[in-house]
Order: sequence, then structure tokens, then C-alpha cells
Amino acid sequence: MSRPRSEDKRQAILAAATQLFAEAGLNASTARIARTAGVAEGTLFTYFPSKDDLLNQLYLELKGELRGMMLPAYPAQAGAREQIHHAWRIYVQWGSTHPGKRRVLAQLGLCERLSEAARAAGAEAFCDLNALLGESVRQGLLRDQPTAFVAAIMGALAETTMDFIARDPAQAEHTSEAGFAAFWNAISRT
Amino acid sequence: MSRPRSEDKRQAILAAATQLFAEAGLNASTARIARTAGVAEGTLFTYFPSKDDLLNQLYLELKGELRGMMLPAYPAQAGAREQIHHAWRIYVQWGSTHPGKRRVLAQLGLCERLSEAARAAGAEAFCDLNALLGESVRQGLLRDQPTAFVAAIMGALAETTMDFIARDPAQAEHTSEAGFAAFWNAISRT
Amino acid sequence: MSRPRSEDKRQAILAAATQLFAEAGLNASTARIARTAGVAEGTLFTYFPSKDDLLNQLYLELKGELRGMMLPAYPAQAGAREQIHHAWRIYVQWGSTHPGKRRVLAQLGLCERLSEAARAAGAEAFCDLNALLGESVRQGLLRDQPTAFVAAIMGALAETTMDFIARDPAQAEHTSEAGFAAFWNAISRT
Amino acid sequence: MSRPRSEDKRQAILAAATQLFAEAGLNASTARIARTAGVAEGTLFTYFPSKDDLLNQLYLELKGELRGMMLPAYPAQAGAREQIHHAWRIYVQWGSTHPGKRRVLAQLGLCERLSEAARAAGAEAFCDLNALLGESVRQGLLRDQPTAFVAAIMGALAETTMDFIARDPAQAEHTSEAGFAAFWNAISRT
DNA sequence: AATGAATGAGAATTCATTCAT
DNA sequence: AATGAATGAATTCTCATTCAT
Repeated sequence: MSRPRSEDKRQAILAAATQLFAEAGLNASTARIARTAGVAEGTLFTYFPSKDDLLNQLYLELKGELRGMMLPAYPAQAGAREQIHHAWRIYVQWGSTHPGKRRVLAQLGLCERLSEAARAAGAEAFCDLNALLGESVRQGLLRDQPTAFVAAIMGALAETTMDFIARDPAQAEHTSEAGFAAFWNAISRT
Repeated sequence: MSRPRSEDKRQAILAAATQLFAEAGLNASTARIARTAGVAEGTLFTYFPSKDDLLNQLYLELKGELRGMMLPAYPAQAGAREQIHHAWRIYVQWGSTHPGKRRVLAQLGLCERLSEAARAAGAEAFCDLNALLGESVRQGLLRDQPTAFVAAIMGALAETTMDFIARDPAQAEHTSEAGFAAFWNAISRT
Repeated sequence: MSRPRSEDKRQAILAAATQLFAEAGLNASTARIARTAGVAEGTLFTYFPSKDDLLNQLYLELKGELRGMMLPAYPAQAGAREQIHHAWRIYVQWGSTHPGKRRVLAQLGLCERLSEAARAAGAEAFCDLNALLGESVRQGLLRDQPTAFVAAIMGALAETTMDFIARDPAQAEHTSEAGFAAFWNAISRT
Repeated sequence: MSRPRSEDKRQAILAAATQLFAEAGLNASTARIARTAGVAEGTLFTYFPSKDDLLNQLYLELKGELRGMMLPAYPAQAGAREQIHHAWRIYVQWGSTHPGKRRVLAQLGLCERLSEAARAAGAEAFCDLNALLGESVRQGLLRDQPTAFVAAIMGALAETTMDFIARDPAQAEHTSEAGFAAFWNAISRT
């Protein structure tokens, strides 16, 4: 009966926030975000009641996008190594293709304004991957380390890999594989 | 004739900045830093002409401290692996012992307000280590990767290791060794 | 042909405004009033073109209600003192029974946004009472003071009386009579 | 050693606040107050950390001024009636001479942002007067009413009196005496 | 008429930096 | 050099009002 809230505007705000956060850090002002998104300052607050909400929802949005990419990543019939390798490729490719989003996701992950709820929901993106890693440890394929440690190592090496791809995008494929090799050697038993 | 600047005050300001940046992020206000340091608001600006200068000098200070720890780290007579292992232990121990400093160093490293000059000067802290890693690659001890990549992998895994030590300090020794094992497997040739 | 305005909605808005103004002062937002009234934000403005209008109409509404209570208050056959006493009782009882309405009426009376027209119309509530007081002065029953002064004294003492009843409702009857005694002594000739 | 805080500026801010609050209510913005006081917006906040503080300190300032006027008001040798009469005159005169201050004091007294501490400290202005009234009740000079009720009646009638003086300042003296007569008759035993 | 999204002018406050003392 | 008051631009958020649906 009234004008419906526009998903376009919501997305424009999130996109503007992503861009400005990537360029200038999470301190980018709501005024600038609104202007970049092409909406009035007040409008931002009809979509996101506070800047904290914007931060949290943006985090979920980005994590959700990543999750969407990684969900179909695990062909059941393949071996564990192949599945993990596949997840690696997708993750590294997403981050290399969207450096701004990657940067913002990292900043948000460190930001103390992120709610526990958002953090928990965000963890789902890597839920299947974590399960896969845990199972692999249990089956003796990987060294006997806490799953969280293995997962953190994977994340850290993937980030490093993406940093190098950003510097030399032409070598993306090769660097990604080199990174995965390093990761696999770091954690595999043999 | 004017009073000379006091190195004590300079250090007090840097220490206060480290503490507050660790607690509240780089947005901690100069007023709060000055108060915590026990000096007047204006005094801070006689030691650091701007907040950006404070940030850059703090970065150099912390990198310098780290460099001071790591310089005597390389007993020439030992083998490369042992020297690298030694550097790893010192680095991880420093970061585990000074979580605030580590946190601030990481934040500063990401901050766009850091000058290229400071970044370059800061890189010196790991200069010898980088040389050592490069040499090891050249000698075929490590896999054939760009030295910067190897160094970045070392940094990333060390950070991950420190994160886990922070969660469970009782296991510091064990976690540090597990982290190094992962690193060594990641990059060593055999 | 368009839907007619609903008197129910108008009353709901006025009731919500009364409640929120009593709780939070005249700054209570139109959005909150609309929500409390169960109508949309915009709807409020089809019934009251502006917040100032809402304020003025609410004032008239409350004054009108009070006038409705007091109109049948003057049994012609009774003496002046008894009629005035009767009016006092009704007024004090209304204010004690509806503390929110009383509070809002007082706030509105002081508010500079109230139009002169509303103020004038509102004065009608006490029109008969004023006439009665004036007549009593003229007949020598009350001291020789301007009627407006006598009326203002009555209002002030009645408000004070209601304040005390609000603090100790159990003594309402007694306090009301004590207040009236004070008033009568204040203005009666003997 | 540094520029001292200027009592002049503090007073200028309080005066500007008094003026604007009297004209436009307590909603007058800190920006306007600062501009009127001839200081920068930020300066207001070095003298008053928040608007609430400004409100509370202004209340204390005005109450203090009033207290300063009334303190020497009670010549011990005079009778109770004469002392109370004297206090009445001073109070009414202060309020008539400073209508803005009176108006603001009344608004602040009703405002829920006023701290209990300020309220308590403010009550001191009428401490002696209250004691005098209480003693007079106890000695049978006044009717047997709670002291607070007697004091409230005095305040209410004094306010009403000041309202009328404001409308017709030429009759100030006469109106003040008429008001006191009404008050005294309202509460005195005979 | 009813709805609630859209708007942009404030609101209170913060903050890096300057400057009088 | 040291101090902290002074500054005014910037920040997040609110709100009365308008307007598309």
C-alpha cells in the first residue's frame, strides 16, 4: 500500500559501504556512504537503523555471498584432498576477484563492533569446510592438530596467497596452486 | 634557551598510544593518549606534529623493538633450519608476551595512514631473516618460491600460531613448535 | 469518492499523544505517536496537518473535556460559596483522576507553540466559573481584586492541591478540602 | 601555565542559555547558545561537558542567585509574619525583575533531566524559609498543615503574583501586597 | 484515505590541531 | 617546552514533513 522498501537501494548502500570501507577503512562516514549510494543521509537509516547494524549486515552479506560460492564446492565422490583443493580454489578466486570485499570482510572480522550473532552466522560460510578438515584429521590424512588450528592455517595461507595474486594477477593460477601446495604440506601427514 | 624534549615523555606517549590503540583501535583520541601518558594535550603535539606522525613513529618504534630482539638471533655456525627456527621462536615469543604491541603493529600495518617510508624502514626488522630465507631457497633447502612469498607465509603462520597461544597460553611451547613444523613442511623441499 | 476520516483514529492519535507527552514531554516524536495510536506515520498528518496543529487541537480537546465536566457544576439555587466549592471539587477530582491529561494540559499551556486562538478558546472552560467569581467580588462576598487575579489564585491553589493528592492519593478528599479552605480564606472578605 | 578557563565565558554561556531557554524553551540548541554567547560550539563543551550538565549548572546558578538574595532576609528580632512577609517581597521582586530567569527556573524545575543532586542543592534556597514556616505552624500561628503544603501554597501564590506584576508592572508594589495578603489569609490561623 | 519510504535540516557531541599564557 | 582552553569541521542519528504507491 505504501512504497515498498527497495532492495536496489539496500544493495546500493551496501555496495557503497563496501567501496568506501575498502578505500578508507570502517571510519568512512555514513554521510559519504549515502552520497555514494545516491540516497539521502536519512534514507541510510531506514535501511540500517545504526552504523553498527550496517556493519553487521554487510558482514553477513559478504559472508553469505562467500558461502553461496562455496556451498556447491564439495563433490562427494572425490577424495578429501580434492575436495579441500576445490574449496581452496574457489575461496582464493573469490578473494582475488573481489579484493575490496575481501579487505572489508577482513576489517569487519577484526572489528569489535561486530555482534557475536553475526560472527556466529558468519562462521557458517566455512562450516562444511571445517567439517571436512576435522574428518580428515580424524581419518589420519592430516596431522593431529585441533581442527580450528588447521582451519586457521588454511585461512592464513589463503589470505597470503591472495595478497600475492593481487600483486601479480597474471600469475593467479600458478600462485594459487603454489599456495595450496604449501598449505597441504603444512598439514598433511605424509 | 628552551628546555630539551624529554625522551621519557616521548616514551610515555608511545606507551599510552600502544595501550589505548590495543584496547580501542587506532581511533583512540590524542586527548586520551595524552591524559594516559600524563602530559597535556598540547604537549603530545610538540613530540609528534600530527597524529599521523605518532602512528608512523609508533610503528617504527615497535618494529625497532622487534628488530632489536631478532638481530642477535642468528648464530652463524648453526644450520639454516636451526637459525630460522630460532628466529621463529623469538618472534612468536615476543608477540605472545606483548599481545598489545602485536595487535597494534598489525593494525598499523593495515592502516592506510602509514607512509611508504615507514613501511620500508619497518621491513628492516625482518631483513636478515629474509636474506636467510632467500639464501635457503637458492641453496635448494626450500622450495623454489619467491622469497617474499616464503617470508609472507612465515609471517602468516607465525601470526596464526600466536593467536592460538593467546587462547591457550599454557600450551605456548607446544603450539609454537607445532606452528613451526607446519611452516617448515610448507616450504621445505623434502 | 474518498474514504471519510475516522473519528476513532483521530481520538486514537490524541490519546497516544496525551500518553506520550505525559511520559516524555512535548518532544515525543510524531512517529512514536502514530505507532502508539496504531496508524501510519503519514496518517497522522491527514488528521493534523502539522505537529503544531496536533498540539493546539489536543489542547482544545482537553480543555473541552474539562469544560464538559464543569458545565453542569453550578446549581443556580445554591449560594455562591457552594457553587464555587462544587467547581473546585470537580476540577480537583478531574485532575487527580487524570494526572497525564493534567500534566499535558499544563505543558501545553506553557508552550509557545500554542496559538492565541487556542488559548482564547481554551479559556472558555472556566468561563462560567470566572463569571461566578466576578459576580461574587461585585457582591462584596470576595475581596476587591481583579477577577482574573482571583481566578488565577484559584487555579494555582487547585494545582498545588492536585500535586499533593498525587503524592498521597489516600488523603484525596481531605487534601482537597484543605486546599479549598486555604483558597476561600485567601479571597473571601471575612 | 596555560590559558585559564574564563569565568566570563562561563557566565556568557549561562546568560545566553538563560535568554534562549526563556525565549524558545529548553530545546534551544547548544549551537545557538554558543553563538549567542560569542564562543565556538566546541567551547561550550569545555565548560559544560554535556547539555544536561549545562541545564543542571544553570539551575544551580539561578537557585544560588536567589538564595543569595534571600539569605539575609530574616531579621531575627522581627516577628514570624514580618519575616515571612520580607521573604515574600524579596522573592517576588527578584522574579519580577528577572522574568527570564524566573521562567527558566520554572522550566528547569519541571524538566526530568535535572539530577536529584541538583534538585536537592536547589532546595537549599528556600531552606530557611521552610524552617520558618514549619516553626510557625508548630507555634500555632499558621493552620495545622504539612509544612510542604504551606510552602507549596506560598510558592504557587508568589508565582501567580509575579505573573500579574508582569502584565502590569506599574502596580508591582500593590499587587505584591495583595498577593501576600491572600497568602497570609490562606494559611494563618486567625 | 492510508501507508511507510524518502528527505535533508538540524541535534549533541567528538576531535585533531592551534594558540595564548 | 608545557599547558589546556579554543576552535569549527565532521560524525552519527532524529524528526517533521512530503510523496509515490
